[in-house]
Amino acid sequence: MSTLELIAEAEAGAAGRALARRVTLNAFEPEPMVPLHHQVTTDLGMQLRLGRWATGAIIPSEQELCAHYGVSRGTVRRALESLARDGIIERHPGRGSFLCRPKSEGQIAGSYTRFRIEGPPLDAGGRILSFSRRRPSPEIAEVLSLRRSEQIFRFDRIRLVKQTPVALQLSFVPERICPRLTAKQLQENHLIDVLRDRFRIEFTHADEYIEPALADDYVAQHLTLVPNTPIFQLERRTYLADGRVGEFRRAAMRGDIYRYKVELR
Amino acid sequence: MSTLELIAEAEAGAAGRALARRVTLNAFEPEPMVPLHHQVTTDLGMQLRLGRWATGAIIPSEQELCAHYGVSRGTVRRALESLARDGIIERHPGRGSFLCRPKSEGQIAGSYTRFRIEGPPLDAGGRILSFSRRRPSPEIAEVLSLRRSEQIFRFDRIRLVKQTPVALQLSFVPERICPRLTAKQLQENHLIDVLRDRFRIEFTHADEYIEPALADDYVAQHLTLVPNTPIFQLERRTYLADGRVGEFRRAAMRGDIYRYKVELR
DNA sequence: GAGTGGTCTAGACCACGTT
DNA sequence: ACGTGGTCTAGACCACTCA
Repeated sequence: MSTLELIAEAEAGAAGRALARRVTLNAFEPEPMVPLHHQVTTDLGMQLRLGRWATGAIIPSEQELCAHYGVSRGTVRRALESLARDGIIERHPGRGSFLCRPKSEGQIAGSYTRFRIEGPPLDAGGRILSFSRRRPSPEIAEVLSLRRSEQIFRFDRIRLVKQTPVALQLSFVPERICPRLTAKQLQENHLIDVLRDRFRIEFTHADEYIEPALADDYVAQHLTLVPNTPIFQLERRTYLADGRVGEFRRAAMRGDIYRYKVELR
Repeated sequence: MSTLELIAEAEAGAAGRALARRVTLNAFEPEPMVPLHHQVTTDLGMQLRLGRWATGAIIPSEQELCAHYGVSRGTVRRALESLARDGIIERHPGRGSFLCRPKSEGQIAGSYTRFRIEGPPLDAGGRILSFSRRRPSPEIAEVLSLRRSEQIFRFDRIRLVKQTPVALQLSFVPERICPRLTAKQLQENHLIDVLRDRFRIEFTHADEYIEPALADDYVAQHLTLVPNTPIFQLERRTYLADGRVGEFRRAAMRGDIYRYKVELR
């Protein structure tokens, strides 16, 4: 009696033939002390994952779920939104909600992927190896959208974790956005903080490329590695509100301490 | 008149002294045809990002925002939830909502991080170097949540892009989920497709770790590289609906052809 | 035209933290 | 005691899809 029987049909696809399929959701008993929308999310999520529904199958409508769970539409919608964010279902106005097709190799179709670096957080600032104001090379001028007559700051920093060197960064920053930048400021703060607090400049987003590489003698020496140790080589462009690049950075990061984790959902 | 003046104070921190700060939200004119909650999200988000509020400052309460934007609490809450998901604000029951300190490096103040691998897509299947049914090592048994008496399939595959070898994969799969798996099936299809189409088994999500490494002789030979070339070393666990690991995979991927791109938003 | 999901409102009760 | 955010409800209108 607390179970819901309904007809679920395979999504009307290219062929347009609907394979009717009778589906049963198991009974639901709410627990006290835990939010209803959360209970609905986990209960429905588990039933969808464990059930034998065809991928692409249509799931019960919001109204039917309200009746089955005995909750209001707002609560059901919160649960469905959560499942949609997690890539369990897709929702289509006017049609219904559908079980997602499972992800295919490597590229997870339209679903949620998280990416994070695992390892100790970098200390602010770092040891400055070099700091200069100069004219940009043609390559750097292009990346920073500068005329070659405009000056840039170029600096080398060793980033530390509790005195241990873990990364070596070479940065290029237009002088325009931080006219009196000094090495001392960079010794003690993240560039992002210096620009915000001293120069009222804020970065909006960044793109970073990651490749494997070998530590050459210069990098190995400063990161206290033996030469030819595998490292991450990073290239980052950090953007300002106007769309121009505010910092171009090349970095070498120890691969024995840091690793990237990708969550494919 | 359509502006809201209020007192925002620095979050009562360790010291406990609250630095009063008068803050003004600019006027707001709703546009037709675009959802209100979205307008509130972007308007408030921009003002918080561009405003001169101290990080950790308390932002107007839900009620005040309702009055300022002339919308209901549900609409304001949708906007605030979105900003919280994006890491712009933090919410604390009984206290209020607070501007987040900007992400220290690595994560730009904002939210959305997308990642993708750049390079040609892998062909389905690949050249099978070895395929065997055997008892798992203790390490593999643990990863796959198996008793050591349960059998697994272990296979080595070279993944190709138009006949060019680009990755070498070593996979471990419980026999339980695909009792009669054959090397031939893997030669022509993605594992994920074989499991779905032949065995009605579906993966739900995966975690992958990425590290830099050197190609040893075995890897270099099969990827047609000189030994000690830098490569990506990948370790992936792909999960089934019951939460157990359905495939454990170690792989070496050419670093000269592929690179990862991370978008920090 | 009936049903779907998307949006929005107004009101209510609660646990919590601060005063 | 008061204000905060967290939860939940009931009802409404809309654009859209499909039969």
